[in-house]
Amino acid sequence: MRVTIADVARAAGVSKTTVSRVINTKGEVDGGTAARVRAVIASLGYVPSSGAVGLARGSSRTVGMLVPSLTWPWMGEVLQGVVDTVEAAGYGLLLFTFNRGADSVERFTTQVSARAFDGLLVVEPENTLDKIIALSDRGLPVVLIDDRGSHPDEFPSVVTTNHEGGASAARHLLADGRSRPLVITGPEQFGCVRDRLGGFREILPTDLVAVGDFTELSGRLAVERLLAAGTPFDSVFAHNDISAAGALRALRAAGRSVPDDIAVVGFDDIPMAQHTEPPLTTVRQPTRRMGETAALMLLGHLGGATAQETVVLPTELVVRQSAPLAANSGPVNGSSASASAHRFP
Amino acid sequence: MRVTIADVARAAGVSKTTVSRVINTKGEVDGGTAARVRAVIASLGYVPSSGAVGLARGSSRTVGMLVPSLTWPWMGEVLQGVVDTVEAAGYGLLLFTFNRGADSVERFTTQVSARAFDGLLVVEPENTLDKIIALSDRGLPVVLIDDRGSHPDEFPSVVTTNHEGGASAARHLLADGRSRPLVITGPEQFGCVRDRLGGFREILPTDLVAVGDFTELSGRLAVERLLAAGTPFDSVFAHNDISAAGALRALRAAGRSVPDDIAVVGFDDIPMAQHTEPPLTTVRQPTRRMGETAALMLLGHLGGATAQETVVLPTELVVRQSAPLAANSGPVNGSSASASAHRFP
DNA sequence: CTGAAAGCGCTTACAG
DNA sequence: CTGAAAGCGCTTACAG
Repeated sequence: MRVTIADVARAAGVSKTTVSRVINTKGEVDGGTAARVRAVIASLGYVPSSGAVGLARGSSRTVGMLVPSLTWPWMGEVLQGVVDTVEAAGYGLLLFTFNRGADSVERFTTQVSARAFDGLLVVEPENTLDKIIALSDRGLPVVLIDDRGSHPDEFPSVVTTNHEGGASAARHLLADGRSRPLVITGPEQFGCVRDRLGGFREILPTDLVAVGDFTELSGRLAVERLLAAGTPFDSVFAHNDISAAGALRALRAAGRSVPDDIAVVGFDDIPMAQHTEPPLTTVRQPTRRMGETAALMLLGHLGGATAQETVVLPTELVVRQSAPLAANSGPVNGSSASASAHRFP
Repeated sequence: MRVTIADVARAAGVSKTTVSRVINTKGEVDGGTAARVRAVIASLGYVPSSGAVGLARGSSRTVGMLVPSLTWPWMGEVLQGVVDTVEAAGYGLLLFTFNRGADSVERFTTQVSARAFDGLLVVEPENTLDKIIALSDRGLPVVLIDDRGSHPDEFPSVVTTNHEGGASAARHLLADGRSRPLVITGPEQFGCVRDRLGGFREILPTDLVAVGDFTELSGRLAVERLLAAGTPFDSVFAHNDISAAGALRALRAAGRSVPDDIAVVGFDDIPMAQHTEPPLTTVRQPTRRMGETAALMLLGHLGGATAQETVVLPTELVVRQSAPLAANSGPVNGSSASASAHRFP
């Protein structure tokens, strides 16, 4: 039924070895012979069986990707960056999630042992860093897309400039004359949260810090509490766009004008940030490039390149109406200031 | 290095055949022998090589999924539904996109021929239905997640109740006393667009129809033009949430109040719909269930079940502030009216 | 430049 | 209940 290398060899009047050699362009093959073999391959529509090639070669030309959730607003961009890069290199992408607890872990580890893929890209699922480290120790090439700033040193990772991102938000607010900012953070144990807060406070010290959890509700509550307490503030820096949206809603409900009374800056630049009222000024994470970069690092490693260090990709302040440029101003839409950072080659 | 079935056989003092039999629990094996083999497997940490199993069995226990883009707002939910279902069945998911034109097509077709996966789930990339049909004709099991209402009859598909969804939007507006609706459609050639429009007009006839393209801009322009022309209207039904967001923005910019002057209803219920100003009433597509259902259909087919017919999943009207319930009202948040439809078992 | 043969790690008739 | 052997479709020393 299906066309095999033996069929090609027979039709071309050569051995399977020779066919294999022309396919993989390795070893010397007579020009005429090669042309004949290629013609037969084309006419028969032969395509090597990936399973057989994998078995014989001991590698699958496939990379795995493990993510905690596929429905997070920035995950699509990361995935797109990964898929594009991996496909362009002729690899396949096997996708796994970790959303069913122990059961998922079990099944996933099995897949690893089954050698279903050659290397792994991971957006760290909660509390699984130790498992990932174990896999890495057993020889599986791993690259982490380090969205929460875990900074592991067991394997290479891709992060963004969380510290500088926080600082850029502070500089922007400062330039606009704001001096009493409220910071709505994510969970305290995350490295990215500490970095964003640290960077911000270096430029614009404040003790108005509400620990949130990246949800809309936590952003809303933080603002409501501060308003209820009567504490004065003139701006908000939220550690993600979702909680910034919550802050916007609470401010609007309380009749405060954004940005006239209170300026608001978020973090991430998810698609929603363009559609809040008013549109959100935010620190953009280069999510697609993070995916691309991580994939390139992993592919490089699989290709034998020496293990890459951690790569830091720059955030970028995207200015919209919720915190426009100061007085003298310029066009408000689309202007941006790049944060300095080490660039991936 | 790696543990093989031969190592297990040797350690257990049996043949590879017997080990294979206990792994796959097929054929009669003595209880004691089986127990011994299982003990050895556990102690050695043996996991069968997926590549070898695939080669020997002629199937890969993997399904492919082809999508036009991973960054569309509802794609994450579809993917999550697919991945959860596929993983639970012990299958792997190989992900492909079609965003680089002819090059992608080529590479993808090759993967198919390489037998990298046993069946295919597809969210139809533009102008590729004929290619997919060709693959299906060659014997590849295919299930379509038919987001644009193409209704192919070459293979089973999962759709939502576009006609009834449009009708439910109309009934809601009608009950609120609206009689001059503007409909902002998607591209006319899409079946889902014709269905949504048809269902809507059966309940609430109107000739105010602006052909859009599912972008925010097209929604904004449609409203701006109508306002500029001075044509009176009291409501908007947009064929997706993004263009509804554009309509909201144009109305706000023109100083029209939503919902007091103009009520707005969208379609999809993407995450953003909760965060527009005001939050958007919309016809919810059961995207995650569409993914789950398509995956179940494909897995069933691979498992030898007879080919399933097309399955239609119900939309659901989600009522928020942009078009609240009429006068006597009830709680505005989260109430919903299920559209009748054929349910997948 | 080319080919015969072994091997990758499994499964599956076939025979006992 | 169990095993020897062939076979899945490739690649890769090895020999010429």
